Amino acid sequence: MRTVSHSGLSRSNEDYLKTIYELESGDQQAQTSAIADALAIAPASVSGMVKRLSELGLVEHEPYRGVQLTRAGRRSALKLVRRHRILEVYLTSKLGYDWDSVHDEAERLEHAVSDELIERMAMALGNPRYDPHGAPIPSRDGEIEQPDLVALVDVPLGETAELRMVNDRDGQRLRYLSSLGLRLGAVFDVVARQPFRGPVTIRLSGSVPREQIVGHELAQSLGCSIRGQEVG
Amino acid sequence: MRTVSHSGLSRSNEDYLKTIYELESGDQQAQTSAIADALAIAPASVSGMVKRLSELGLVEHEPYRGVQLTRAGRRSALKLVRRHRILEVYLTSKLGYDWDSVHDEAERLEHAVSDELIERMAMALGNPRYDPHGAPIPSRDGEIEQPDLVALVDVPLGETAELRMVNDRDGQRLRYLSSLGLRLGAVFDVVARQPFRGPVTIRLSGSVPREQIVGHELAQSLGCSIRGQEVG
DNA sequence: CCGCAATATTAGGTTCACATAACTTTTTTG
DNA sequence: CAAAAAAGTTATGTGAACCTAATATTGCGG
Repeated sequence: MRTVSHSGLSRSNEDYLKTIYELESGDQQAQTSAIADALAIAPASVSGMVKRLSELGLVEHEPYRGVQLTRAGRRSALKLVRRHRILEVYLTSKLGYDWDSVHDEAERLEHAVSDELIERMAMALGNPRYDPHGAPIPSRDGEIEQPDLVALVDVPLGETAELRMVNDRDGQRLRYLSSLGLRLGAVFDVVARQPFRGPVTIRLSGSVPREQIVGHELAQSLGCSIRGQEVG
Repeated sequence: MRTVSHSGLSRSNEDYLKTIYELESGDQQAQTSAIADALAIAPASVSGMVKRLSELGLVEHEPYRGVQLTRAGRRSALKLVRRHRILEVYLTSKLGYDWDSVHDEAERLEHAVSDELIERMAMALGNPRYDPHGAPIPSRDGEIEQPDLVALVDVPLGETAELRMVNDRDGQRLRYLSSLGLRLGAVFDVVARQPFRGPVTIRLSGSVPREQIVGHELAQSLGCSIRGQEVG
C-alpha cells in the first residue's frame, strides 16, 4: 500500500494541483517552469508529472502550451486549499501561531488531516470565511469567493484604503509587515507614489498616525479595498 | 528534496522504529515476521529496510536472530510515540474525538506535525501524562513511565481492580468496551473466572452495579491496577 | 540427529517521483 | 526573418520502498 491521503492522490499529486491552481489564479495558464519554480524541482520532472495528472483526468495539457485544471482537478485543489486555510486559522486562533509561521506547518499537515478533522476544526472556529492572511476559504462543496481587491500599488493617490489580504508564503515578509504596523484591517491613506516602480508612501490611521514607505514589489502583493467602494 | 519529516527520517523509517519499539516492549527482540505483520508488508521488505536502518545506526541486526533498537533508534521511536499520544489526547479533549476513532487520525498526523506544534498542544493540555487509552506519554527528553499493571485475566478472584490501560489499535474493540461500561477508571470486582482460557466475570461498581462477562483474549489486553496495592 | 516446517534473507522486478543531458518548439530580438 | 534565447519535452538514470520467487538458516519433532 503506497502512501496516499484521503483523496486517493499522492502528496506530490496534491502539491502539483494546488500549485497549478494558484498559478492559474494569476495567469490564464500555468507554465511548466512556473510550476517547477514553485515546487523547487526541475522542469523536466514537471513535464513527467503533468502527463500523469493528465492521464488521471485532473489537468489538461497541450504540449508546449500550458496546463489547466479540469473540473475534477480544480475540485481536488480547492479541497487542499480549504484544508490549508482552515488549518492556518486553527493554528493561529487555538494554538498561538503567528501569521508568519503558520504557513509551513499547515503545508505539511494539509496532506495528513482527514476530512473529518478539518470539519471539526472548522466547526470549533465557527466556520471562518478567511484565513489569517485574508485569503477566502473554499466551502465544503468547492465554492470560493473571488475577492475583488486592488494591489496597494494601484490604489490612487489620496485614497483611503484597508489592507485585506497578503500572500502567506514568505514569513520574513510577513514579519516585516507586522513591524510596519501593516496587519489585516489596517486603514491608511496613500500620500505619495514614486514613478518607475518606486515606493508608495502611506499614512496609517490610528491614535498616532505614522507614515511608512512600502517598496513597489511589496506593494504589489498587498490586496486592499478602497474606502467608500463596497467589495463583493 | 525527498519527503522527510522533522527527524530527517522518512515516514517509513519512523513507522518501522515505532513498530520495533512496540514489539520490544513485549518480547526481547522484534522478529522480522512480526514487524511485517504489524506493518502489513512482506517479510522480505522488512529485511531490506532493517538493513538500511542498521546502516543508519538506528537498530542492531544479527541476521536470522532479531532486531533491537539502538539508543538513537529508541530515542526516535519515543519521539514518535510522544507525538502520537499527545495528538490522541488533543483530538479527544479539544476536538471531540472518541477513544475508538482517534488512533487512525493520530497515526497519520504523527509524521507531519512539528516538534513545536506538539509542544504547543501539550502545553494547551497541561502536559498530560497519559493518552486516552491510559498509555503513558514519553517526556520531551525520551523518558517513559513503565506502568506496573496486571492484565484483567491475571487479577485474582475476589479482588477489586481498576481499568487503567487498553490497547488503542482496534476501534471496534474499544467501542465494545465502551458498550460494556468499561472505560478507563472503571472499578470492578472479579466474581468468576472460567478455566481453559475461558471468560472472566466482573461486577462493575456504580450506582447500579452490573455484571459483565469478558472473553479471555480481551481480558488479556486490559491493564488493571489492583485496589489497595499502590502502583508505580 | 535428521529432515521438515517456520522463519529470514537474497535476487530480481515494479512504481513513484525526482534528477541530468540532449533535443525540440516557441518566442524574442537585432 | 533568421538566429539566439527561453521554455518545454524526451530519454535515461537514481533511490526509496514495496513486491514475488528462490534460497538459506534455525529449531523442533520423530
